[in-house]
Amino acid sequence: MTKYIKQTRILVAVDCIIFGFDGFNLKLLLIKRGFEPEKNKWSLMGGFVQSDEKPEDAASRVLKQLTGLKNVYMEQLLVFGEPERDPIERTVSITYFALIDIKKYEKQLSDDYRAEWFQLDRIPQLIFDHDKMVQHAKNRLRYKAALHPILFELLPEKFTIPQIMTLYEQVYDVQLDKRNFTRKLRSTGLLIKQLDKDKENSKKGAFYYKLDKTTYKEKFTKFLNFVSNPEY
Amino acid sequence: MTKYIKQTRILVAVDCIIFGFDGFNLKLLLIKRGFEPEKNKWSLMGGFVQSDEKPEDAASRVLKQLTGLKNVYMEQLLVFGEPERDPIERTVSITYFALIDIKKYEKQLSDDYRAEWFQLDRIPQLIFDHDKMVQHAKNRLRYKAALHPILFELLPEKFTIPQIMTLYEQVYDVQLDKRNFTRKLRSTGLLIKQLDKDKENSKKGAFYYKLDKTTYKEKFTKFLNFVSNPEY
DNA sequence: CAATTAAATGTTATTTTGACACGACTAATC
DNA sequence: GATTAGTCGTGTCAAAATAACATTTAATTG
Repeated sequence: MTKYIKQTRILVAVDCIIFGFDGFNLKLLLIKRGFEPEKNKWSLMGGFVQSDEKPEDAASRVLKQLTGLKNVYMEQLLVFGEPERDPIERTVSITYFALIDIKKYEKQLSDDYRAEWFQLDRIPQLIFDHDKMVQHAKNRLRYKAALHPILFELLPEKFTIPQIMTLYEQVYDVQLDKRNFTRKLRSTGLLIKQLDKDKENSKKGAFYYKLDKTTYKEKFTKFLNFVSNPEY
Repeated sequence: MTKYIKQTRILVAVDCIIFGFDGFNLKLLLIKRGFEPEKNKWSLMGGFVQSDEKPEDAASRVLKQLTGLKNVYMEQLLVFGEPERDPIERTVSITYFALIDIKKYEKQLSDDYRAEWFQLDRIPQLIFDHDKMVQHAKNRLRYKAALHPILFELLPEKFTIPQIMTLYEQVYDVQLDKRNFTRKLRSTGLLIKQLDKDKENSKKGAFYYKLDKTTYKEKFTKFLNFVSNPEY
């Protein structure tokens, strides 16, 4: 068979929007780009899709390079493909968001990429169209988290209710009512109360909870629903 | 500046999942592929991204080629990029869904591509990974339409409430209650009742409505909301 | 042991949802 | 011109979900 002649072949990259939560703030992991163009500017972590590699695998590889972490929750977002977005050569970039437990990252830390966590409201200017990518990722995180319990991916194995609530407040940039939030959260049946408390952030201490992984899988698509009981 | 040497350049295509609604059924527009491989098999309409073209523009161009329509509601979906998905040469395909008023299409009909509308539950086997693309598009349509009034894009300028309801029933594959649906729909403030009726489908006739385009734009992000009043 | 600080909890009013049935309108037919 | 047939359009009520609201409890600190 013949090839598709006369068509343009294009560089295909992936860029990762990596979210983390330190218990107080939702953060984004950025690197200082190590090569021209735009060397030493802040950037998303990215890389090119290799000849025998699925884009998903490229994204996982790139994420592992930076964070040392595997089996991270990732989701494909938009492709950015304006002809002039990379001044060197045309490149389309597939974006992914990744949700990681920031503490796990710290354990695996490698400083090869001069990475830093930034609060979402203090993100520096980024190269190319990476600002737009981040903006879109924040948006998609809101959509997804309104329907599915993905924010637990940002939390450590044991977490407290005040922590989750802060996380939701950060993601949606709202103030929530403790009592109503707790009630709703409990009604999901996703939480298992532990006997010990987190004493780091208050004198009284807040009880730890774990995620009930069985119900997590069951309820993933039914966390909160809309058009009553749609089958997604 | 130097190029990114040693990296693989890949063909980048777009494929369009084109939805239409004829007043009774939600349908998908497919073509008979006109070249090898898989010549004469059913396929999504697609094309390659040109060297100076945004992917969005490629999708619009491809859509116009097939349907003759411009300014159609389109949205980028997933990229499919498995190395072996196209047996001829590696190609990553960016998928888009398009929502069109089927009647407008019929006016613009060109038969160059041997296109046909298929009911969603009667879709033939498609080439490559196009089945997966369609599956994903159906899913995304549900998500999106649960939060935003995009299904109006599928309707003609004047439409009836029974029509919209049928559309929602098709998209979510449920039976809806006429009274509750009407109440909810009216509460959106999106509809403007006309004085004339559609007499085609019943003796009594159903009043036509038009979309209130001002409130449509205002309410687009607040059609139905979830985490109470999030700013998307 | 008093003061401080954040955690945990319950009630009520309001809004939204879901379930449910019948009369009205018009074209077609006799 | 009366009858029939078929879809359109509408209202009520009970149940569930949501939003608003304040006090008590647990533990540390001085």
